Amino acid sequence: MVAFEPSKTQRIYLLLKEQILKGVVPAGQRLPSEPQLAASHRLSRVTIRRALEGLERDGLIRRQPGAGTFVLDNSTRKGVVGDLSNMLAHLIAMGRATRAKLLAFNYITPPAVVAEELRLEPEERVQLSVRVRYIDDTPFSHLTTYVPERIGVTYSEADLSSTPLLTLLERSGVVADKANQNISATLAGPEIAEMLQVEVGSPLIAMTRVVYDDEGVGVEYLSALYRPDLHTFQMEMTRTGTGPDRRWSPVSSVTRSGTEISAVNRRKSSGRRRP
Amino acid sequence: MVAFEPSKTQRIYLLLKEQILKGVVPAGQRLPSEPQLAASHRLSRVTIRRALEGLERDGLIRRQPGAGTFVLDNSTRKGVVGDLSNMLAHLIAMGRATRAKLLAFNYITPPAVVAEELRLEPEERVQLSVRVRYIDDTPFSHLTTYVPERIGVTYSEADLSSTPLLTLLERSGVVADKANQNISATLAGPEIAEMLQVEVGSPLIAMTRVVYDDEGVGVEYLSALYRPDLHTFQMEMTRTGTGPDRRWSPVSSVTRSGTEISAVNRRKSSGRRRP
DNA sequence: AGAACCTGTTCTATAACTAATACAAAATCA
DNA sequence: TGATTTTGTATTAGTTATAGAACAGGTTCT
Repeated sequence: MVAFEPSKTQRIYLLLKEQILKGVVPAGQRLPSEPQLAASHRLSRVTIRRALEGLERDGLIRRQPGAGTFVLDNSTRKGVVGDLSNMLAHLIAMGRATRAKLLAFNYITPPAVVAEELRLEPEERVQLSVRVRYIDDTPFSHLTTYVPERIGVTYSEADLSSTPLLTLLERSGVVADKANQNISATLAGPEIAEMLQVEVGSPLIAMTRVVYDDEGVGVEYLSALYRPDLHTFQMEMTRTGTGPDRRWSPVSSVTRSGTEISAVNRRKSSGRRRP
Repeated sequence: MVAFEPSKTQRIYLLLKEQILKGVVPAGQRLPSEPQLAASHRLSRVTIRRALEGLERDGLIRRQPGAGTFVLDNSTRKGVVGDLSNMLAHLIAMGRATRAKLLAFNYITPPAVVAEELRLEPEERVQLSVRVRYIDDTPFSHLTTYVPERIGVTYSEADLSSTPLLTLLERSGVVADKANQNISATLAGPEIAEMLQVEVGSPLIAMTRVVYDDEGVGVEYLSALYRPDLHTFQMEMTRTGTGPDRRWSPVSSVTRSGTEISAVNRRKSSGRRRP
């Protein structure tokens, strides 16, 4: 929750990023020169410079010696999109190479939150597994799962690094029925930052999902962290109901042809336009 | 995307937070003493101290002079939960006082991304509005909306600060039909940090939603930022289909009795347990 | 009661970040 | 061409963050 007073470099970096993404300076346009930025923000040029180096790494700007620094087109440069249902299947379908590395696998007494959400008996133990999932050899998600011991013993450690957990559960006779999913945001701590190959303090999408079987018994508690540059959550919705009860309802997931957001955009913009 | 090398304070703060939330030190337990932490992490005591002050502000620990610092119970302390459909109605229903402050209202030529997503004609202008929404007088979301000019002119500036935008649109005869929603995470820049009353560099939930009418014409582009401590996105899902096609589908939103996650948890944990 | 330990506070020295300036090389424009 | 402006690089001075140590006052345990 609390972040600390950031360095001036980080401050001006985020400010410029804000402005670029907001479209204050359109794509292709030249940014104010470094001395100008330094003067207008009352910072030294080195600080401005460091911020611009960050923006350059992000691919938001291009710097040309003697000419100036220019904002790049930032509309088509996004990561893999997972719809909320079964993003993994999408990834496989589109032929991206994904693999999971199993970092931890053992049986423990769960944290209080987990025990409560899974409605476990007091003292009941769970199987803990920690995995990092890679796409094309760059890590994009960090998964921590808690499964009640009696269910966990039905599959092996090797199974976990090759097969999605939910598949293993259903193969063991568990009937996954309902799930409760929650999406939020957090900052990368040192441990997770290293595993996901991002800087400490980077933003991450935080998701928790609790899965229940058809009798309402908890079968899986998943706590996942995603790199927002490589994965976002997408959902389509339709407006249903009438009058004051009119509201958004999610569209039951359909297998979409493309999963890359650029592909989706391309399809959209080639579509029909208002006359 | 890129964050800069964080201060040592921020680094150890995030590390300790990671460990506490992971449950390495259970609630009620005493943390290692400040000199111990300083020694084991090779940091000075002042740095450890600053990190602990942050954790204390977050309500994760309690520090008692002479005794030690203790981990607090962190299971029931969360913010308002919005399901993905119509969180605002929920807030109103539960009697929370929400209000919106209108910060900007004018007509501009939209950023490239917006024009593309709304499938606008070249040169077509849009109405820009920037609002901050408060719940019980603390800001929790920052909303930037782009509406095609011809639609925007059907309601006034005053309407916007009192009535939800979608209501205004439908009152004007627009039939909102489909929407495409995307959830990610980002860091708070200086401008938005001030408006949402968080530190620069804090994590935020970033949502964009593009709304289309029944003819597929774009009617609203919404870019929203939420404070993760005051708002998260929740959805219920069920497992549908058979065999290899078995996957998650979102449950059509039902009006739930409670919207506070603590209430939801309480209801859950009082429910049936496995015999 | 007394020893041992813990957090709260203050102080000074060192390391890291930032400001200010100067200059080189590339690009732009009159 | 030559004047001007741009980014790239380096140097030095000042400011801020961190290290290290000392002490006060409360807590815990023997």
